[in-house]
Amino acid sequence: MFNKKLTLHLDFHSGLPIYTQIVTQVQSQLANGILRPGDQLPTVRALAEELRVNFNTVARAYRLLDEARIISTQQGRGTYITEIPPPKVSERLRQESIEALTLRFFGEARRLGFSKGEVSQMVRDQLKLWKDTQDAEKE
Amino acid sequence: MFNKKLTLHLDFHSGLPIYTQIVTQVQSQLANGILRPGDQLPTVRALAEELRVNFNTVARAYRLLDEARIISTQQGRGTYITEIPPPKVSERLRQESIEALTLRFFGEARRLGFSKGEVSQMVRDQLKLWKDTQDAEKE
DNA sequence: ATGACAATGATACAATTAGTACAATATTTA
DNA sequence: TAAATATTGTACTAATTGTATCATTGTCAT
Repeated sequence: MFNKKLTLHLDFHSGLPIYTQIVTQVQSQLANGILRPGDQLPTVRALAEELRVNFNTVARAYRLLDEARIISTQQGRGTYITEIPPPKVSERLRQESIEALTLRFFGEARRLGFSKGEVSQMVRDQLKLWKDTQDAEKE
Repeated sequence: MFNKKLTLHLDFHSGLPIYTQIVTQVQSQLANGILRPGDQLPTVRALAEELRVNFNTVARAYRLLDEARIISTQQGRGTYITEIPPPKVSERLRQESIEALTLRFFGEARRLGFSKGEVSQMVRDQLKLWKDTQDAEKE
């Protein structure tokens, strides 16, 4: 579960970019159960040293894997194989998280003694300022 | 009222910093009435040992909660959930505090990827549920 | 040959957590 | 009560980790 060795075999003459090879091999090992959700991958520097490549190359591979939601990279912490909640569960978690967040906000506002009107006004102001970047949400 | 256990559940692979997880969980427990004004939280060292993290990580969480006026940390004494501030304190402070709270809420919501519409809906729902106890509602 | 582009490397930076020493307060003890 | 000691949070710093930006290299089409 922790700090598996992550043995990769690079072919420097294959014509395939190093970062691509890292990406596909991590994907393979995940598909084969060699790597599992929650596993911590080596740091970009550690893996880079072992593979004798620049750590930016590893970072690039990790970035791609991160964008594909296969791993989760966390600055200052490390990188981990993503836990993969089924879409149903995922949506539920999402809903729960916005609910919890809102509940916290209102709870805190009330506890600090703010009135419904004050909070309502504050929220309206902020909603006005909300720039819907790519949200396209209109109501 | 004193020295509640404060059971927190950290996820070291969630992508959220430990200190953030501590902050939000304390906020949740407060919003849900598990923690109440006046409650004493564990010392930074005690909580750190239980969670198996460095006490500075807990201290950072406590500092954030303190800045949000959710808890009051007192060197040499301990940390306590703040008593509801008398609504008389400087109107200035009051205004700043609701603004900060709201900004944090919206910032967090955006960071979690929620759309304006989703947040707006959630807020409306919560406002409906707001029972105006003896709020005085003067504006 | 040369110019364009992709891959890799070098360097500086930012975020998170940990280590160490210290200051403020509380408690114990004489 | 007063001094000593313990407890508790704070400040500063270091170490570890990923990120961003630009430079270098290498390949290939023209």
